[in-house]
Order: sequence, then structure tokens, then C-alpha cells
Amino acid sequence: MAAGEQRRTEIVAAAQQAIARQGFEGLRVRDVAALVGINIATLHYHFPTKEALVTGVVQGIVGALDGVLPSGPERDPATVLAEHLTHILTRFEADRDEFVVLNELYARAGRDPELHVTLLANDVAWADWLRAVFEAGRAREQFRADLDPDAAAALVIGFLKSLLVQLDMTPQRSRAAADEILRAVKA
Amino acid sequence: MAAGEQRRTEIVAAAQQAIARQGFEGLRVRDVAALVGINIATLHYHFPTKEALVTGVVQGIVGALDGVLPSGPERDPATVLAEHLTHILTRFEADRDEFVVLNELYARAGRDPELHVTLLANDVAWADWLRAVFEAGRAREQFRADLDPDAAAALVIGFLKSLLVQLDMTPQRSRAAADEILRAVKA
Amino acid sequence: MAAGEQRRTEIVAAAQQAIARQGFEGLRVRDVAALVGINIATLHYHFPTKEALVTGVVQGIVGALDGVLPSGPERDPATVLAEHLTHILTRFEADRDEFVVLNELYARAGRDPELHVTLLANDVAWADWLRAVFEAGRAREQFRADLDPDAAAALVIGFLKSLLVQLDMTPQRSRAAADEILRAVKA
Amino acid sequence: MAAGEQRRTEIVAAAQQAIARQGFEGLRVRDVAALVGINIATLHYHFPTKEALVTGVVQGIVGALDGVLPSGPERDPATVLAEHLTHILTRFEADRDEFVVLNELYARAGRDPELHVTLLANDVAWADWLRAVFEAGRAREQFRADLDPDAAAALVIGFLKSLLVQLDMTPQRSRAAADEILRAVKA
DNA sequence: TATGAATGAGAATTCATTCAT
DNA sequence: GATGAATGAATTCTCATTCAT
Repeated sequence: MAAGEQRRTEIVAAAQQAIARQGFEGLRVRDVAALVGINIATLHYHFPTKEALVTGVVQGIVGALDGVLPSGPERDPATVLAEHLTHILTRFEADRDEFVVLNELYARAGRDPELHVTLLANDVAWADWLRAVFEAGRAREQFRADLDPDAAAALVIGFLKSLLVQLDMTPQRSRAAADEILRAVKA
Repeated sequence: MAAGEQRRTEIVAAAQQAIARQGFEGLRVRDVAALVGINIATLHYHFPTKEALVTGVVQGIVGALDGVLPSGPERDPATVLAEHLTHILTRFEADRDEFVVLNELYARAGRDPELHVTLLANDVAWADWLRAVFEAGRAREQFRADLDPDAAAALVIGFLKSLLVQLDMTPQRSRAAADEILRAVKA
Repeated sequence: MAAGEQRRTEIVAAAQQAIARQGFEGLRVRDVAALVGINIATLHYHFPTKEALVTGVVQGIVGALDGVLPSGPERDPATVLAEHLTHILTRFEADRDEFVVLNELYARAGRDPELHVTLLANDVAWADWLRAVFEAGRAREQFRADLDPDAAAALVIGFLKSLLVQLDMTPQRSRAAADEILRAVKA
Repeated sequence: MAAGEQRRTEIVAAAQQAIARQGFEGLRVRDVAALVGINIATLHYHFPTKEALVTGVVQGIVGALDGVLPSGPERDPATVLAEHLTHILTRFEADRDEFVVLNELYARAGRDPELHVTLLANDVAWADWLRAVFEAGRAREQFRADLDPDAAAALVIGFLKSLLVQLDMTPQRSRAAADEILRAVKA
């Protein structure tokens, strides 16, 4: 990686950390610069405006979301679902910061049309993928015949998105909830 | 209501509106004052600091959350659950702003211990109530025997909390999801 | 004058002084605030932006230009011309700063269309007035028959505008030049 | 011309252009570098400071002023004057930028003693030359006997210097004014 | 010569808060 | 209760200049 690119990556990482700690509300470019250990003017050399820095963070986060949805279409739906839930929960437990930033981004999307478009695309892709899993599972009679794939996708996504804002959530409860999902869809 | 109390209520309402529009990130006391149509110094007369104003907003929102959970314990659990879901969805559709502010509050709770305590208390009460409903339903064999009441509560709460951040959500989809919940728990 | 208006007048005067000393190039709002003896934020309370302050200065200067052209149409053209020259020269000697700022404004007009329009209107009015004086003088046979009123106006205005940028100009030379004008137009 | 000298010339030309467009007020070394198509550090290699660059521009402009005053003393004064006026007007119409920069320099001279000295020398030489022309013309009885050579020189220089700041000036008017000068001095 | 990266010293502007009236 | 004016402490951003390569 070129030196400049490397530096920009560092800065974005620091900005993510700052947002996770203080929210967008408390994001200060000087804090980000201090976190990286560079002069504030140097930060502005790489990201001309605070807005550009935030865009960098958004791209970083959204980029990290890619690849979350496995594409192997022929696998067992129940297993795919179980693995997906486990994957997200594990990730949540491992890197809570990422979810905090994502949560801030969703809050911001309500006032930032561009961000809304970006995140909406992600949401749609996620819902599409989950729906396909539920349809496949229903077709194989693994899942309930009266399962509404679209509604089920909304429920699963909703639960996973809410992890951060269920203040009484624990790893145990989230695992139990994931198990409950698996039972609830089973034929 | 005394004149002063009346004015304070106006200011809090304006602050909620401002937060719903711009987030905490964009909350400016001068904007709130302008929204009410008073001088900024007058606002500070009623709320000495911005912090006090935010506290006022939190109290307003949390106060509005009370009474959401009906206490009649002897009623039919399936009906209670259905009504609860409908109640929240209706409320969401009617006053989205309230949910936007609440969402901002949850984001803030991660960095504000005092707010965390306040909201956690609400979450716990909500989860307790829902768990009781599920337990009652299971006892009456309305709900699945293998239903985990605590996990189911987490799922329901998660879905309802996520309404705002499911960018592709529509009234139709949310109603369908509520129906799916009712089917999923049924014995 | 209201307190606020008074303060704004003070600030504009200080800004004029600052521009006369340092040019637009060296104009710093903090210096203007210091000159008035107020906090820089107070200056911004009265003039939200530097641009607004400059506009205030322009209005002040242009306002001061009004009334320079006497309107008595029936007076003796040669006398009117002589008095006009004397008036401007006296004013130049008395308040050089005003001319320095005006000169800066003309330099700026080349890049600022709005300012160009404002100053052009002044120039046109001045030229119109002088032309009328020359025409009247020619009609009375005070001035040369082959005098081109428009060209003569351009020459007089040019000389008066150039006072500041003729670095070797002295009160004596400028008075002598004024006398030369009077001789040159005489029949 | 050595490669380095060539590059310095390019840079000075770009700086002149930048000053003509934006004034000293808006002169940015990075803009000049961009105009030349080089890195800002490369510009600083050739001109260590912004001040040095401005000095380069001043030298370029002042250098271009040399040779404006023809030295043939024995020629016909009326013709010399006419040609001088035409020469300057033609030059003004052909390269307005040069006059814009010169105008900026004169504005600056009021605050920059060194620049004042440089430009004053030019002014004095110009006035001396014109005075000599007027004296010669008077001696030959081409010009009016009561013509004050020094005052006439001040008027002519003043008019020529004011071309840029007479916002309603046109090539036609300036030519007519030159003709008026010739008539006004004639015996 | 040339450049990408870095920086110190400002620059305008914002904002919550205060105070005299 | 209400307000215009004032302010200290940031905050983002700019800019000439430097330095390692």
C-alpha cells in the first residue's frame, strides 16, 4: 500500500474509533488527528473536509459489510441461517465498535439522503438474501409452510440490528434468541 | 399549568422536533429558541444549560413510554401480544419523530451512563412484561411449548426497536412481520 | 442612534481605517475588533461574515460620495468647475484614507461584479454631471468651442482619480494641475 | 535562457496572471504553482518565499515599463505626445492584465516603502520626460504659452493611470480624451 | 530539480452562556 | 420573564513553508 493510502486508512480507523466513542455528535477532527498522532493540517491534507473524512468512514464501514452474505446457493437453508446468525453475533461480540458506528450511520441516514441511499442498498441486499434462504427452506420443507419469507427476513434483520440498542442484551440472551429463531421457523 | 411550566413544555417540544430533524449532532439551542419564537437568553432562563434542556427532552420521552405496557394480567396472552404489536406499529406510523428521538437517545446511552440507566430500566420493564405474556401464553398452551419466553421477548423488542433503522420498512411489511410473530409463537 | 446601530457604525469606521492601512489584502476581522475594542465574536454578532463587513464599508464609502455633485444648474460653469476641483482636492488632502479605501474598492471592482455595478453607477453620474458643466460652459462661450465635453469629463475624472497613484503628487502640483485644467478649457 | 531561468519566467508570468485575476488579496502560491503545472514545493525551490515571488513580479512589470519613453529629443513635440498617448492606449487595450497588476502595485505602494521607492522612480522619470516634451513644444510655439509643463504632465499621467478605474471607459472615449489633450495644449 | 507529505501559525466562524436593562 | 449585546472557548479550515526522498 502506498504511504498516502496507508495514512488515509489509519485516519479512517481513528475516525471510526472516535465515532464509536463519542458519536458523530462528539466527532472532532483534532481528536482524530491526535489519535493518529499527526498534525491537524496533515489530516486536512488527506481529507480536505470533515465531510470527506466521514465519507471515508462510511466507505470503510460499508465496504466491511460486503462479503457478509455467503453466496453458496445450494447449501442447506437451516444451516445457512444458523451460521449467518452465529456469524453476526460473533462479530458483534468481537467488534462492538463497528456496530456502534453503523448505528450512528443509520441514525444519520434519516437526515442524509446520500447516506440513506447507500445504506438502503445494503438493507435491500440483505433482505433479499434472507428471503431467498427462507424460500429455499420452505421449498425443502425444512421451514414452516405458513412462513412468510419476507416478514421473517424483516424480523431477523430487525433483531440483529437491534442488538446494540437492547441495553439488557447479553451474549447468552442473543444466542438464545438466535436459537429461538431457528425453532420458530422450523417445520 | 403555570405560565412558566407551559413555556418549558413548549421549549421541550421544540427541542424534540429539532433533535428529530437534525439529531443531537445538529442540536443548537438557538435553533430551539427560534422554533419557539423566543430569545436565546429567554431559553436559558428556563433551561440554564443545554444539558438541562436535553434532560428535559429525555424526561419527556421516557414519560411518554410509561403506560405503554397494559397491566391487566388476566387477559388472553395472544390478544395482548397482538394488541401490543399493533399499538407500537400504529404509534410508529403516527409519530415517527418520537422514535427518531428515542433512537438518538439509545445511541447516546452508549456514552452517557446516566441515560443508560434510565433507558435500561425501561428496557428491563418491557422485557419483563413481554416475558410474562409469553409465559402466560405457554401456560395456557396458546404458544409453543418449546418457546423460550425470554428469547422471544428479545426478538419482539428487537424487531420493534429496529423499525426506524430498517430503511426498506413499510407499513405493510411491518404488519406482515407482526403477523409472522403471532404465527411463529402459536402452538 | 440605537446602540446597535452606533456599534455597527463604529465597526465600519474601524474597518475603513484597517483597509486604508493594510488594504483588503491585510484586512483581518480580529484587527477590526481590536480597533473597536470589542470581542471578535461581538463583531460577528453585528456582521455575521467578513463579507458583510466589507459590504458595510462599501455602503459607507458610496454613501459618502453622494452629495459631492452640487445640483445648482444655473450657476456659472467655470466657477462650478473650479469649485468642484477645489472641493475634491481639499477633501483628498483632508482625508486621504477615504481615497485609499476607494482606490482599493476600484481595484476590487474588477473581480467583484456587484461592486462593479455600484461603482459604475457613481462613475456614470459623475461623468454626466461634468459633461453637463462643460456643455453649459461651451454654450455660454466660457469654454473653448472645440471642447469635447465627454472627453474633457474623462480627463478631469481621470486626473482626480489618479491623485493617489501619482506618487510624486503634492498639494502644490495638484493645485497647479487644477489651474491648468481651467486654463485649458477656457475659450 | 537556462532551464531554471525559463521556469522562473513561467512562474512569474503565472503569478502576474493570478494577481490580475484575483488581486494581491487573492494571490495564493499554490494557485500559481497549479497554473504553471508544478508542485508547490518546486515553486518554493525557485522562489523561496511568497515575498520573493512578488518581487519577481514587480521586477517583471517595472522592467516592462522601461523603454516606454522614447529618447529621441529632436523630434516634433506634438507628434511625440500624440504617439505617446496612442502607444499607451494601444497597450492598455492589448494587455489589460498588465495594467491591472500595475494598479495593484500602486495600491500596495502605499503600504510598502520599498515598492513605493521603485514606482516613484518610474513616476518621476515619466513626469520628467513629459515635462520636457511640453517645454519643447512651448519653445517651438506648438503649445500654448501659458501651458504649465509640470501641471500638464500631471494631468496626462493622471488620465493614463486612471484608465482602469474609470469603469465607464471605452476605447472610443479614451481616444477622444487623447484628442482633447492634443487640442487643449495646442497654441 | 521535483514531489508527496507534513506542519505551525493563523483565519473566519460557531456556540453555549452571561449580563445589563 | 424577556431581550439585545457581549464574550471565551472552541472548531473547521487555510496557507506559506519545510523536509525526506
